[in-house]
Amino acid sequence: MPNLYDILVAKLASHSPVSAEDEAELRALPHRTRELGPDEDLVRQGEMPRVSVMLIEGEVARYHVLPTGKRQYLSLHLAGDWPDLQSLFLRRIDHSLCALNDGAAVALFQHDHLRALLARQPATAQALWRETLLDAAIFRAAITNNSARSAKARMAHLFCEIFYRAKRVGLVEGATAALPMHQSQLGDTLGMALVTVNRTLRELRRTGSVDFKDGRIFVLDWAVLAAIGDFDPDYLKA
Amino acid sequence: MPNLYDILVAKLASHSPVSAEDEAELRALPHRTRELGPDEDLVRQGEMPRVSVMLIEGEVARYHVLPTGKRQYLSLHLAGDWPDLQSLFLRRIDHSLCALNDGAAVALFQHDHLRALLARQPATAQALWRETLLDAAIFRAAITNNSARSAKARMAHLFCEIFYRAKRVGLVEGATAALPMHQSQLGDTLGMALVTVNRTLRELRRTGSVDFKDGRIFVLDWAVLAAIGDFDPDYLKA
DNA sequence: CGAGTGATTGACTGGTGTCAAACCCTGTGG
DNA sequence: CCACAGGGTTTGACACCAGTCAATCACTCG
Repeated sequence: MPNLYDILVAKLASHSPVSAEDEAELRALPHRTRELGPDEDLVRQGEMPRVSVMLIEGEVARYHVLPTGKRQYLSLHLAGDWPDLQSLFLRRIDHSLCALNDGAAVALFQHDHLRALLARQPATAQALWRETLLDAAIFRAAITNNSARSAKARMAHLFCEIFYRAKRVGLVEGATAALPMHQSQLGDTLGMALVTVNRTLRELRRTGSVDFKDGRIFVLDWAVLAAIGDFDPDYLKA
Repeated sequence: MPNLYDILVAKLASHSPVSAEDEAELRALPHRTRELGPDEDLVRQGEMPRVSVMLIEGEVARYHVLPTGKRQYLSLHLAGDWPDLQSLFLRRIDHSLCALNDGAAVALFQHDHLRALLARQPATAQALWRETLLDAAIFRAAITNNSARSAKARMAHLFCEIFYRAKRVGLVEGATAALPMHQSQLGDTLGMALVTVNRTLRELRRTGSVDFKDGRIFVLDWAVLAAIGDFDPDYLKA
């Protein structure tokens, strides 16, 4: 397993200045690690966590549960992401957080320790703030994606985003990135029924630009896929 | 026009501790004000603003524009909101910001001044960070709303959210709140076609719980409306 | 080899979108 | 004062995309 502090420093440095002192402080931050099994919940809607987590390995997702029991996935997260950083400043968490089908490993940082660090290192505070702002930009993209695009474009856009983000953090091998989900979970992410996911996927395969199987995205023609999904990665940049 | 510093202090105090010193510093923050005509853009996608704005009066909206020209509204904002606070830390803004049909008034604060203030007053920095986190919670709710609910529930949920937020900041008179939009704009918010908006509105009226006309929401039976929209205001609380 | 899970396909239904027309209200100008 | 124009709302007809129901297929695992 990669060193979590390397991941942490690299992630913050990818969008914010990190001085030697900032880095030293970050590396001195106490943590615990936790391994998650497939689909295991890490935090549940309504809880008031005293830790925030950074993802080390695998993928996790945030989701809402509707009264009918239906799930809506809100966002997907890769190594280096802080999927519940907002719980530092929002008492009650409004969504759940779970590992995807392959499981995941996370580092847990106590809010107390984080708050103390942020008080000492304003630059780090800004870096983490920026982290939450990029998070929000992804939410905005998801609103537009799920509200204004056709099923085909919607799915292509999601594939593009995950692939692009995976590439940025060195998680693309060849032209394939992990997205350890079943088709029904894809449906709960994109706001479409399982059957529609399957048919839309068939359409996308037909274009020869992408495939999705065994929890992995295979990009065969990036330009075509990005065009289908109307994908512009600007929102992922600081 | 209400005093903008009163609005500012009250808004931050509604979710964060604001000391006398914090308040004095906030009130010393230089600003410019600007009046916006109906539908006037304040910021455009791709720009790199050097100011952030707080809304004083009226309503504004953030939106994406798709290559087809179609608009997707991302969020609606009332007095006290900071609809582009993220531009403090994200250079390029990924969406546009416009006034709704009745126009609006905003206070502009230079990023330089804000950054200087945040460096001096960590508590204020946290308050504004929290402001952006609440913003993100609203985005999450919008993803679920537009992806997982029926047209009727979706519209009811939006009405509930706007009404609830308006009430919190003292903008509900009787049982009515301003939402200065046309039906087609409502469609661009909820991800449905104009005709569907009109028919869904008809259905909602039939329930006797709500009406929407002349850019105002009229709540006739809150309990029924909240039930239809599956509305739980927890995500609006810090 | 059967059980179980997920993927795929077909048949059918129904909710939404598109197209189009009528209606309503307001402001304007003859 | 009335006719007209224009924007927004409402309604109808119709098509089609996407959802539901259901069966089959493919693969893995005891």
